[in-house]
Amino acid sequence: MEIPAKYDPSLTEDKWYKYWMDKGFFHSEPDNREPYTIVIPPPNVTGVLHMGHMLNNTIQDILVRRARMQGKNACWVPGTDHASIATEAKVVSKLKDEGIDKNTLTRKELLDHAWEWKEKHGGIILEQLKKLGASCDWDRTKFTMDDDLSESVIKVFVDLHNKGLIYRGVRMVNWDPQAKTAVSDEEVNHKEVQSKLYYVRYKVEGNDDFVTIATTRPETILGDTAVCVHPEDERFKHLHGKKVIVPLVNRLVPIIIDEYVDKEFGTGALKITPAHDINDYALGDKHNLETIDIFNDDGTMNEKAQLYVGEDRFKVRKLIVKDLEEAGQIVKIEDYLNKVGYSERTDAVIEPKLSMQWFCNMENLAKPALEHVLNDDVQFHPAKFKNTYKHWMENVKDWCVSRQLWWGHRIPAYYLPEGGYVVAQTPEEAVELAKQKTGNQNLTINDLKQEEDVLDTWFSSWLWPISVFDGINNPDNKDYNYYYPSNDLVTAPEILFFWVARMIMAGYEYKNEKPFKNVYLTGIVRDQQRRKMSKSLGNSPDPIELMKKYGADGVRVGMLLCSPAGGDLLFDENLTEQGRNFGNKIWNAFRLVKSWEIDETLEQPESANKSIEWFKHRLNSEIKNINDLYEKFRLSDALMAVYKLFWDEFSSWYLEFVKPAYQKPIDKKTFDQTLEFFDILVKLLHPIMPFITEEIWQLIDERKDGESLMIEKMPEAESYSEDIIESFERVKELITGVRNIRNENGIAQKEALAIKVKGEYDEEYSSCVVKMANLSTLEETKVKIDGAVSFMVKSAEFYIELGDLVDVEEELKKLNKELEYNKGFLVSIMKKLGNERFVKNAPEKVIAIETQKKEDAESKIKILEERIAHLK
RNA sequence: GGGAGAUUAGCUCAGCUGGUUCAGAGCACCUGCCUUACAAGCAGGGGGUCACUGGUUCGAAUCCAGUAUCUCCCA
Repeated sequence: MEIPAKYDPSLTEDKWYKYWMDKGFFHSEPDNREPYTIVIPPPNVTGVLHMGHMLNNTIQDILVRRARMQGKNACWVPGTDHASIATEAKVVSKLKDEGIDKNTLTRKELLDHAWEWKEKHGGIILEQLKKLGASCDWDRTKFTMDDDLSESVIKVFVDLHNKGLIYRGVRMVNWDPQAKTAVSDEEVNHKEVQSKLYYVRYKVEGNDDFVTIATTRPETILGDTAVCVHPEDERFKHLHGKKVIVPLVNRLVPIIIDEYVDKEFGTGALKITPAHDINDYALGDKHNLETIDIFNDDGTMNEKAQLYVGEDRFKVRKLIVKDLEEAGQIVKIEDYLNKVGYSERTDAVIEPKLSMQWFCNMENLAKPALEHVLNDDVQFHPAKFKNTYKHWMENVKDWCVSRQLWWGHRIPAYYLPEGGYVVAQTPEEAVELAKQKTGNQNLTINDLKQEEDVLDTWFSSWLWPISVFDGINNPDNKDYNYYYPSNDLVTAPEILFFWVARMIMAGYEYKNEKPFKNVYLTGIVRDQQRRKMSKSLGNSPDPIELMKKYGADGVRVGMLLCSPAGGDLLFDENLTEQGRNFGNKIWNAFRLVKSWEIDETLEQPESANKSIEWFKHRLNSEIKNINDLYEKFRLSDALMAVYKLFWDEFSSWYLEFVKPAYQKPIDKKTFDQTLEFFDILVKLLHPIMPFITEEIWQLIDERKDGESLMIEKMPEAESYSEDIIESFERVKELITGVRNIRNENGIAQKEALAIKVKGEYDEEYSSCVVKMANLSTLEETKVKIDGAVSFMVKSAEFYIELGDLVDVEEELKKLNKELEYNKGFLVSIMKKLGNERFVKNAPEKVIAIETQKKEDAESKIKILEERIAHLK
């Protein structure tokens, strides 16, 4: 069979993915085995696959595939979330392109468009994940607005309301006047802009004094309801208890005193506009100030402003400055650099706006969620995030769960004709409740008006680990009992609070059980300039293209290579290249083995026998190491361990040791054993590189239909001897020593060398050395050899007679260098051992080690000195 | 403003509860090789005052304090 020299992923990846799907290997049903569950962090229906998803899902797939091979019943539940804000923005903007204004649509019409959009685009990411090799149980794919999941969300809202944890309250939101919607904090981009700081004077009531304030937003003066000064500020002490007159509108407002004011900033006097600034709102609340909202939803002035009604806020800024100047109220105008929030969606300047919102009380929900993280029932990897989590949970703020949008779960609150509201699972129940509450038995559903707003998307995602198994609606079902709690959650640290913390809260509230055991926090994928990869920056490679170019396996390795848990991940295409190269290495190693011809009559050479023995031990020690690394979630290190095991130990050493001479056959024993090693190695590699390993595994032996590497058993570590591994390291050192001499003296590998050894030398692996270093002889000698180059391994001296080729000067230089090093080493040890306090205080073991080191160094020095003297 | 974390080779990072001359890995780099598995490769090699300053200790990359710089989170 002719195998190409370069591995071509395009020939294998789709083939094996289809095979796995057809055989139903990804699907899980509850049984007697130990379950292993992961729920996917549901990607946005608006999105396309980006590098963050690639990283995140590569890691999940590695964990799931490994668990499956360990014999667990592995279930990875995929799905998407409806992403209220992003999706509605997408749909509205698409409609706008088609000339349709959202405001002319009914709620139902908009939702129809949104569903249509979701059906068309919502599954893109999941489809793309298949290219990556994701072994999700696609039969279990969920969407946060599926009927059962929606029902769960509403049920939970009603339940929390009945427990008194849901309430209405005023809150300042980030208002986007262009989209006429509130956006979340995360969707506000703060940009530094060059603006102006206006110094405006307010007349003090009852005398001719003035107070000068500084503001970047003079148009909000119309909504001012106080001026605030610091209690310790000497400049204003005489004004305590006085009132000032707001310019142009001539409103009389108090001077309030609060330590919030920064004495150094501006003039030290701060105008207070509670309706239009979050800090002012807090002060207004504290000092019982009037709140005057002067803006319409589209950012124009309303009647409360009294002036400039109907004009846009930015136009008003210019107008009011002019009018203030004319009125002689402007003291000065300075250039000023400040940060202004812009809407990520429309790039409009965000207007802080007060509105009535729905809140969820967090205090009691947060308690168990904190406790079970602190006591490691839920473990974070890396653990450093515990600190941040603790700090956040101890200062948790109530959760604003409403959004001024239509796309999402509509809040099940129904307003009554005479004011007040009821909260109920269905309109029918709402009517019943309304009748009870009002005593009016004639009420019908038409008399009730359901809340227009929908719930925050997180209010459905916090139930995700429960709701994908229908645990809210049907808490005693088989799946929920079996799969919950899940094992590992893989997500980004940015949403530790928004999502992870809340899932933990929901878990303890509704099941009195954690939602997952481990939380693996990935890094953020950044480009070489440390910028976060994003579509808007255009600095993210297209993952699909990457996979085409380097293969899914190559990309998976590339992602993992640079991803220590929790650290940033500086992505570079050459990492995926490295991944592809690794695939090629595996491929060629296999090609080599497959090319061997077997001669059953051939005796197994001693060198092969010894190499096999060594590699068995080496392999088992590495399996143990890899297991440890996985257990500690050190995935990057686990990859590197298996990478080096395959490339260095197996390919560069083992295969070279057992490789038959050119066009010579190999003995059966060695061949079989080598294939067995290969079998173990591809199993170890499979979770990381599923495609190439399946391809090779299917070629190692005849496989029956329905067999697959992905459902094979992961090899377990057998016992091994550190001593054997260690003495083989000496063998490698010896071989490297010979190679160095070849390099230094330009002697080709083909030319066999005669070597003599003086001193302590173990002959156990001589056959390996002879083969690998291409030696004609390897003999002992009692005396030093003239006219030879030499090197040392531990305290043994090796001589290679090169006759005229030996450069005595060079040889002396080399020996002197080594001598110098050993002398320095000895000095440092003598210093330690000569220190009375060291000898007195250090543990015996440490002293024994040092003494041994001293003896070794001394004997080495002696040998070197003799050799130098001999050469001279 | 409050909090968390980081600073080790050109780059990205390991280095757990102080103890081998403890300074390590991968990539990049340099040298020599198209040696019939692999140039997407092979064999070698160079490279760091462990941010800085003190302290604790027989002994510090590791523990403590301060300084500087950076990152993130909350407001």
